[in-house]
Amino acid sequence: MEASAATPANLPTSASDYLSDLNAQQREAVEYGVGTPAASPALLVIAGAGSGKTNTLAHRVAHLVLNGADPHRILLLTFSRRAAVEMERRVGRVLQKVLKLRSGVAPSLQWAGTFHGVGARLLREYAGRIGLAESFTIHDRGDSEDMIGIVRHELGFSSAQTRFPLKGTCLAIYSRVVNSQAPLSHVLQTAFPWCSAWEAQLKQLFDAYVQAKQDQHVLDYDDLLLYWAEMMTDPGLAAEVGGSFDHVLVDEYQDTNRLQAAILLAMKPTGQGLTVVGDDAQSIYSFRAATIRNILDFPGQFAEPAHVVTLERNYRSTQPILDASNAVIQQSTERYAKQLWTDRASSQRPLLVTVTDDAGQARWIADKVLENREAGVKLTSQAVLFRTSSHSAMLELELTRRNIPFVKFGGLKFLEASHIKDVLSVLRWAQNPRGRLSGFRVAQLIPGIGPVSAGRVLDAMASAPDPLAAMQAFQPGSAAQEDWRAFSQTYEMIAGAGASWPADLELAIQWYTPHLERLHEDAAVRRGDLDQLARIAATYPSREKFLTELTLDPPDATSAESGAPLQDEDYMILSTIHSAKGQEWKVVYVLNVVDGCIPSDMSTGTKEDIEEERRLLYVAMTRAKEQLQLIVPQRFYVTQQTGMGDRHIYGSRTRFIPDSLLKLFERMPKPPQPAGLAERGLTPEAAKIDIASRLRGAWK
DNA sequence: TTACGAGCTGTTTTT
DNA sequence: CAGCTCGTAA
Repeated sequence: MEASAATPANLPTSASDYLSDLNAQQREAVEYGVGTPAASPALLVIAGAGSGKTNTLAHRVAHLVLNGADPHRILLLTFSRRAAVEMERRVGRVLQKVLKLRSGVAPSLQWAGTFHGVGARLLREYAGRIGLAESFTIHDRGDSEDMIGIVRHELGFSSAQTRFPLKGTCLAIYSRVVNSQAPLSHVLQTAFPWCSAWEAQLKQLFDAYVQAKQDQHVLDYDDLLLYWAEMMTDPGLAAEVGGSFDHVLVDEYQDTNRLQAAILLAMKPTGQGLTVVGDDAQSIYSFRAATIRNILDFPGQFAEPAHVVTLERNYRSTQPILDASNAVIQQSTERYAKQLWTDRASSQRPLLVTVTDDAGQARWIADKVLENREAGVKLTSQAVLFRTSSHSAMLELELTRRNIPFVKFGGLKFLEASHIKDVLSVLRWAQNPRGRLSGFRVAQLIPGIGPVSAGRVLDAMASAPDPLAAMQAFQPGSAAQEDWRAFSQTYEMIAGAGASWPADLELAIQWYTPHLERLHEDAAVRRGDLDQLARIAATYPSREKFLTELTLDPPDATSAESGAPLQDEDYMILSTIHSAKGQEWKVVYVLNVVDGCIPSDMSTGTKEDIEEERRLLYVAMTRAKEQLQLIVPQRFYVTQQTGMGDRHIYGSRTRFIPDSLLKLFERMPKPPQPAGLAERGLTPEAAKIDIASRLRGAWK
C-alpha cells in the first residue's frame, strides 16, 4: 500500500502546506489529537452551513493518513452514498497533491459509506458468527411495507371496518420504535396519536413481522442497524469490530438516531479516535428518529468530555443571504450558539416574492430562470427547492411547456415502478429462494396464478430440501401450466451455477417482456427503464452486490418523468429540501413559503415539530450562494382532491418570517405605499379637483 | 380460485 | 389520484 511511503519523514519540509488554505478553526479541527502521543478525547465539530465542512473533514482524514494512519483502518460514516463518494474523492485529491502522486495511486479508503451500507457489509462478514444466513437479502421500504401488509392480513387486521393503520403507517411505527429505542406506547403517543388504540395489535403484528423476516432470511433497513447494535453488545465482538478501526469519523451527526449513537459508543467507548461533525441547526430528519439530542449531548457521553470546535465562517453565501438565514434560525430555542459570517458582501437582499397562486409561481420562476440564464447563470447553477414533492407539479408543467430541461430529486423513485420491481424480484427470488415476498410477486405475474397458488408453491419450496425441484414439480391450474414451465426454466438458469452476471438480468428481462406487454399500455417506455436497469447492472461485479447496493443506494433522479437530460446538456435542479442537504447553487428559489407548507400542516403538533420545520427553511435558504428568492403564493390548491376540484386555501407568509424580519428582504412586488401622495410632496387638498362637477357641466 | 370493477379513504420528508 | 377492500362473475 502506497501509504506506507507517506511517513512524516518523507514529507516536504513545508509539510503542512496543504493546511495553509484552512482558517484557524478548520485547522484546529483537522489537527486535533493528531501526532500527540497521549490519548485524546473525542472531537465534535459544529460546522455551520457552508463553512467548509466537507473540506475540513476530508483534510482531517488526509492529515491522519499522512501522519501514519492506515487508511484501511479508518471508518468514515456519511449520511448518503453520494456524500461518501464525494468525501473519498476529496481525500484522494489532498493526498495526491501532497504526495505528488500521479492520479489513481493515492491510498483509498476501504470503509466509507452510510451506516446502513457499512452495517450490511459488516453483517455479511460476521454472518456466520451471529447466526445470520450469509445469503440474506435486504428489503427496501416498499418490500418491507408489502411484507408487513401480508402479515397484517394474515392476522386478520385488514378488514375495511376495523380501519387498522395501513401497512405504510405500521412500518413507520415499527421503524420509529427500533430507531428511537423507545417503547411502543411512547412512540404512539408522541408520533402516531391517532393509532394509539391499537397498541396491543401492533405489538402482535411486529412480533409476527420479525418472525417472518427471520424465517425468510431477510433484513430490512432498520435491521442493518439493529443487528449491528446487537452484535456490539457482546463484549468480545465489540472489541473486535471496534478494534479494527483506529479512527471513526461521522458526518451529518445531527441526523443520526439513538440506535446509531449506541453503535458509535460501543465502537469507541472512550471517545478516543472518534470524530463527529454536524450542525444542530440543520437537523431535519426527526421523522427517521434522528434526534438533535445526539449532537447536543455528545460532549458528555464520555469519561473525558469531547473537545468542541465551531466553524462559523461561511464561504458560500453573500452577507445579506446569511443575515436573513441567521435571523430565521435565531428565533429557535435550543442550539449551539453560532453566528455565520462571510466577507462576501453584496447589495442584493434575498427576494420575498408575492404571487397570486400556483400558476403565477410557476410563471415567475420560469421567467426568472431564463432571465438569469441570459445573464450567464447556467441552468445547473439554479435550483428550485420545496417541502413536499408534489409542490412542484405545476412548475414541472410550466418548465416542460417552455422547453426548460430539468431533473427532479426526491419523490417517486425509479425502483418503485412496478415493472422494475418485477424484474428485480425475479433476481431476488433466485438469490434467496426462501424470500417469499419476491416469489409471491413473481408467481402472480403468470396468468392463472393468484395469491392462493402462489402461496402453495412457496410453501412447497420452503419445506422441500431442494427448492428448485419443488418448483418444477409444482402443478398449477391448467391455464398456467405452459407459462409456469417457461418460468421455472428461466429460474433454473438464473439460480443455477452456470449463470453469469449480468447475463442473469438479461434472462429475467427476456422472460418478463411478454408479461410487460400484456400488463402495461406503455410497454415501450417501461422497456426503456429496463434497458436503463441493465446498464446500471453492468457496472456491478456480481448479482449479490448489485441487489444489495441498489437497495442501499437507489438512483435518485427519475429519468422517466424528466426526459433524461444528456450528461452534457444544461438542465436545472428541482429538489425536495431534504434531498438538497449538503448542496449549493448560485441561485435558489424556494416554493410555497407559506404557513401550511413550511411549516407543513401535517406536522404542526408539537413544538419540536415546528422547530424542525424552521430548520428546514434555514437549510433551504443557506443553499444559495448569490441569489435567493422565496416565493409566497397568496393561495394554493389543496392536493389530492377529486376531479377538477377548485379547493384551495388562502395562505399567509410563513410564521418563520415575521414582520420584524421583513427589512432583511427585498419585497416583490413593492408593497403598496398608503401615503403615496404625501411622499411625493403633495397635499390631498392640492390634488383635489372636482371632476364630478366638470363632467356634469359637459352636458349643460 | 382468479379476475375485475365499484367504492372508499387517505398525514410530508428518506437510508 | 392511488391503494386497498369487498362483492360478483366466470
